[in-house]
Amino acid sequence: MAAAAPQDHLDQLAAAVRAAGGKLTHQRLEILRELVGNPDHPDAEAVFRSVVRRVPTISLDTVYRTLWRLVDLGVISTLGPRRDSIRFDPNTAPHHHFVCERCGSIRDFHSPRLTNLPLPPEVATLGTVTGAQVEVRGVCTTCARASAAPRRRQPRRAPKESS
Amino acid sequence: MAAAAPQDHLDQLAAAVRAAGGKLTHQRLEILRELVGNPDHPDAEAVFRSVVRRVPTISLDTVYRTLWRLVDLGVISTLGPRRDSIRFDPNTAPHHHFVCERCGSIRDFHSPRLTNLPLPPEVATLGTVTGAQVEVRGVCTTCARASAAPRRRQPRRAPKESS
DNA sequence: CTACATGCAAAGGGTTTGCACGACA
DNA sequence: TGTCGTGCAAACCCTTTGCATGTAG
Repeated sequence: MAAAAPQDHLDQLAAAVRAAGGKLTHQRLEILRELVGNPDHPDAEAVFRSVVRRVPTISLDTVYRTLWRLVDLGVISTLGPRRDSIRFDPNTAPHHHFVCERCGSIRDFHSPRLTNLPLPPEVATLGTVTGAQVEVRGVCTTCARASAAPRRRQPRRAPKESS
Repeated sequence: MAAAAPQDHLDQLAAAVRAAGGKLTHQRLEILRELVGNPDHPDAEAVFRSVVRRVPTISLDTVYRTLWRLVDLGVISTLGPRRDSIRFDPNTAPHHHFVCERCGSIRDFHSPRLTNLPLPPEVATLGTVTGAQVEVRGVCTTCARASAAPRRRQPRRAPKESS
């Protein structure tokens, strides 16, 4: 499984990078650490904002490059459930997503039953299936708790009302 | 159901626009027609490319504005399954998606069983569920048939290899 | 006739790329 | 030490917005 102990997962990612002939730089290590330690699925900028605290000299484009490198290596994958920005998922094992409609956070959850979902015959007419995953929408516990504080991401860009 | 006869669906969308006090312009009608008639889920540019043939004077930003207007009206919804560009879905009824990993096309399919999917208790700890949908990945029949012609969308921008 | 929608073009913002320096192996 | 990675900054592309004109109702 890929979602083992954080440290193991980190080691696994690091090993994959090295196995591919990549170098394990300080920056990459911190980016990997961020991916593993963040249960949400951050986008490039979110990773950057977090990592830059520990590595003040890192630049946004390094984060982009590293993230895509990891995707090419197949050790992480991408998600594109919400508008703007791609999000990265360090979990390559079959799993499903819970998407918060308020804050946009995305959490993984597992379920063998859902993973081996019986698909309707109608699907066979569309093409050959290689996999399936469930996307659950709702309101995360954090947002529910702070129900007083409304939406946080939703707006497409910025309402831009004053001038 | 929302996925009735194309003409009915078109009328339904048109009615929704008018009900919201919007005007049914030539451009909007053609955009709606395109959405209803296209089983795939086109992004703004795809809609534009198709509509501009019938309405040569239409501009891309009108397509964007109209699409978002429709989303705000709640008569269509958005998808963001693949990198770059948001895609629009004129089907607001609960349904699922088949995503082709080769060409990126997306098709709907229905299944009451999947729509009322029993979710694992683990999900309850993440938050309150408002809905769920299944995303099936695979290779569509068109791509499978033309299996000689390889990937068509995947590359993020352009491989950029020579120099 | 009036309010809303359209086109045009420029602004805006996120993402990617070229080049020279710096760091891992 | 050599190769790969990083930073910086400019380039790119998609998307959005302001304004004057055209058009549905």
